[in-house]
Amino acid sequence: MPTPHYGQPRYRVIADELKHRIESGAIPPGALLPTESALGAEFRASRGTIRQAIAVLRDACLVATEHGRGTYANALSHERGLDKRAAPETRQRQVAADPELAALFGVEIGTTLIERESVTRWNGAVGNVIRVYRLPEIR
Amino acid sequence: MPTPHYGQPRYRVIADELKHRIESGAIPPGALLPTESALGAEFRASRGTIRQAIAVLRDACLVATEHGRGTYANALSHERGLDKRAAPETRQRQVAADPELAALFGVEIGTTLIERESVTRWNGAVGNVIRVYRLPEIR
DNA sequence: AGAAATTTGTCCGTATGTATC
DNA sequence: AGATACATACGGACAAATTTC
Repeated sequence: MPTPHYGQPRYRVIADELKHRIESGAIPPGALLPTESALGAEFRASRGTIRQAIAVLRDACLVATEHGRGTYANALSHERGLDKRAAPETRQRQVAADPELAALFGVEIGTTLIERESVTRWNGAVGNVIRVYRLPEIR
Repeated sequence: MPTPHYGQPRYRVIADELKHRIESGAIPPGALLPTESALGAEFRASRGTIRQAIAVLRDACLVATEHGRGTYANALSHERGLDKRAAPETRQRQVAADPELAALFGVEIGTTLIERESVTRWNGAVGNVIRVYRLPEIR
């Protein structure tokens, strides 16, 4: 098969499907997603494409991946081995929607949103601070 | 050559080098980076690895890529074909550092920072709002 | 207008490195 | 130590957007 991606590319379709499974609870919060190889077999896609799909979910803060372990769904603060050194560079909290965020999300000003803050570094020094806002998971 | 990435992976080393060129002005703001193939030839890396390096820069808001055109350095608001419909999904402005940002960046509270806001969508609906903060370019 | 060239986007298959179990 | 799983890297192929002729 060549590479037909009329309309949506496959990695995006796969990301969408996985997103549904997570939000519907088919993959409960904190659970491990199937391995990349397993997902590749299920969707008949190469591992690279699966990784691309997972990267989309990661950017949207829907999953968190750990080397050698797997990818967790909705790992809001992966309460796994937190006896180890805690996650240093990323925090999460609830905030009230400012007027601009409220307009974007289409909610009332003051509505509680989830803010996830992370820090990128360049050789130690802080490069960017990234704040991702999203609506609280309903479920 | 196999895949040795002792210490830092190659895509990160390449991203670092490109970052230096941009910040030093060797690649001036708004200029096009060399093509992915050209960079691959220069760094003796595959196109995939180059693309990974560029993705790092894109996440740090150091470059912006356009399909069929190329990757622009520091394209703060790529003043190219802006007669077309401007992309309203990403904005940039100056803000005063709140206490938390000030602490992270190691500056005084109230110092002006650059905030770039972008919006991700899932089938039209707003998914996340992302705000990236960084220090103003010195130069 | 249309065709060709250029450049980024997507996808595959494979191989090897590294972290975890 | 071995098995499992994610990370990095290569090379090739084709799709899609843009520019150039």
